[in-house]
Amino acid sequence: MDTKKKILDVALTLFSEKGYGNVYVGQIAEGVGIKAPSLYKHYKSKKDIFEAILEEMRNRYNKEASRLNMTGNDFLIDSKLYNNISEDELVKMGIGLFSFFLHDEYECKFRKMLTIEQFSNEELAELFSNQYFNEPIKYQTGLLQLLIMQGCMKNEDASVMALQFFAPIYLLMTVCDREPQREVEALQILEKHIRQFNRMYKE
Amino acid sequence: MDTKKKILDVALTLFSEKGYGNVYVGQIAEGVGIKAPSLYKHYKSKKDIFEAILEEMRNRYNKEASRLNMTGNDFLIDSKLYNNISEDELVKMGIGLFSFFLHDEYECKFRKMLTIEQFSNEELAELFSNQYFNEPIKYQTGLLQLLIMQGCMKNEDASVMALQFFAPIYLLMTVCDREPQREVEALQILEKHIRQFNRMYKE
DNA sequence: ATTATAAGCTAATTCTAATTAGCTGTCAAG
DNA sequence: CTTGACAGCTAATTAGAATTAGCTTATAAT
Repeated sequence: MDTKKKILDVALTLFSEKGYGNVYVGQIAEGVGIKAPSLYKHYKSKKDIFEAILEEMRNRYNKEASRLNMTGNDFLIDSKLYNNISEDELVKMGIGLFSFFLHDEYECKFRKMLTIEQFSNEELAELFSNQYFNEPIKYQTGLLQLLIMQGCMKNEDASVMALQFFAPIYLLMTVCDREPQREVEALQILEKHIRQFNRMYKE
Repeated sequence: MDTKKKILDVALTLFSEKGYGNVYVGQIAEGVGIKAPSLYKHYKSKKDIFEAILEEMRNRYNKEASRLNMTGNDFLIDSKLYNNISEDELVKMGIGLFSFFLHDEYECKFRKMLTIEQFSNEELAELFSNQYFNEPIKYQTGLLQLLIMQGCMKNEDASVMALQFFAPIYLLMTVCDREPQREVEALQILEKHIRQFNRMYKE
């Protein structure tokens, strides 16, 4: 209903499929159900629409970041809870992470758009790295450190473990992003990965 | 020199930086050192230039694939050589793979262009997956299987090991693709990853 | 009721980039 | 020599997409 919002939504969808340069304002308008010139009642240019999407990304990212930070602290505070995380719980966590990234509508479009535009914009490059490298690694490093301290896992470098846990999830996700029909295969591999990871690192 | 070739070269460079839709024929011409209309003496349209690049990619990929297949067979034939691969050799191999992917000029542009265009073209999507998932995993699975059979490594699922070995390399590479200044950091992490991988899996 | 504003439309207009026309100089084959 | 085709150029032309102008309608505040 809120046209202004819907424009961003449609534009993000299109940008995430074809990239900014291959999307025409007419297509955005069509998706919204209005004519191209009407867009200009809401945004002063195509670039302006793109900027508004970026702004929304920044906001969501900041919210997300602070939420995750809190969760991170919660982990540390409620550490007793994680005294002995079971393999099945680990599998669930990995698959949860994977499925969220892969299916959350906004997350997914956001990622594809970043994928396409990352080389033409330093800010986007940084946003991408934060969201799909720095933050997940930081978060999981903390979690694994905890498990190590509690004697559940071998005393190896937690940041490397985090990388070895996360990178396969990420790689499988990129495969599914471009070939969605491979999701079943990816999930099977993913489960084997996590069980093997656990087998190798558990104490 | 061969203008026709140079056009492809410049075009690939530009496409890999901005994507097809954001590159103008005038820019390609400028890079080549001629005026835009002269391009049409060599290719009948911008799309045609893109197609020629794809064709070149296909050719190189096929050559590469058959080369690797041979190498793969060589590995199996000369398996005695790998009786006890040292950790340092493994590190060298991983860093070699990483550095080749990251610095080989053609490989790098090729990958960035695929990255940008993957969602708008199924063929490119498949090419990408082959080159950065299917093939490396297949190749390394074979290698690890060998090491397992020879008793150098623990008897775990070789394809999962390959994933756990390769995915971090791939992830670090994507980080460097968008933030080249992080290469030193990436190499340090990479080395730690491989040494830890070896420590965990060696028999 | 009146009016101001918001949000849509059609029909220009402008801008930009791709492509075509048509000319020119070079150079190798005859 | 001279001829033809190749590869470049400048100057149009075309194509198509972004944006603006200006009109219309609905609605909400005065």
